[in-house]
Amino acid sequence: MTNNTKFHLPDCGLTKVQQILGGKWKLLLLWYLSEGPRRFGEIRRCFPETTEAMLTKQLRELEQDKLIHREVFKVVPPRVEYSLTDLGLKFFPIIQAMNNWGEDNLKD
Amino acid sequence: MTNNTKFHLPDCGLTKVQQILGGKWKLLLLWYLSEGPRRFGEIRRCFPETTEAMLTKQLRELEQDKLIHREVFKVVPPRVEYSLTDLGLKFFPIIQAMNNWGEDNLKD
DNA sequence: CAGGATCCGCTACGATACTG
DNA sequence: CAGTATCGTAGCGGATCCTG
Repeated sequence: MTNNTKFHLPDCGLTKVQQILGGKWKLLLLWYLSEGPRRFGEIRRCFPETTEAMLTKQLRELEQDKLIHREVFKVVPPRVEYSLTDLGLKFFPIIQAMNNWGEDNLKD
Repeated sequence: MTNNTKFHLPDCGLTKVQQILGGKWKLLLLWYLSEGPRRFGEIRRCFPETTEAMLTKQLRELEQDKLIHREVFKVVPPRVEYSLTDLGLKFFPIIQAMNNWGEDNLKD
């Protein structure tokens, strides 16, 4: 038999990860934020290939899933900083591994 | 400055990984095949949540990207076995890490 | 048994304009 | 500066039927 069905269980760890990190910019955002807290404007300038609306949406979802922290400073002009949470930090090695694997093996 | 723009480069390792493994069932398929070669029918029975057409498509894409090997036996009835390539095997630890991270941290 | 061929809905993604 | 609001679109995922 060896009918180990853990692989496709709707609530298996891998499936949850896909749901949470499936967004087109999420892995890249986490990677970027691993360097330290960044303001929204900085993020925006670093990702010119997409729009503010898209970035806002994905950042908010990452915040909801507790991977990043959003801190609002009550000043004018407004200032908002995004940073990794402990949970986000714990995922960082995986991102690095994925990138390294890609760099090493997907040269074509 | 620290304007390290490696993060969003269209051809950075992480982006390539997303393109190749973005499909809904690809990570789960790689994980399943890490146990050893499997026939199409076995795969199908283990993934009842999706359709044959979908599985075929994703398996063929994984084959094109050299992550899995597809072996056809010239017999009747037809017999096709899928297995991980060396490249696919090299990615397996990352899948395990992702699943472990999900199991440990996404309990809610 | 292991697929190929169609058709089709949904939603992720994106462009643009406006605001506190 | 850091967003919202609205609308349009492509393509992924899925259902269904057909074949060597």
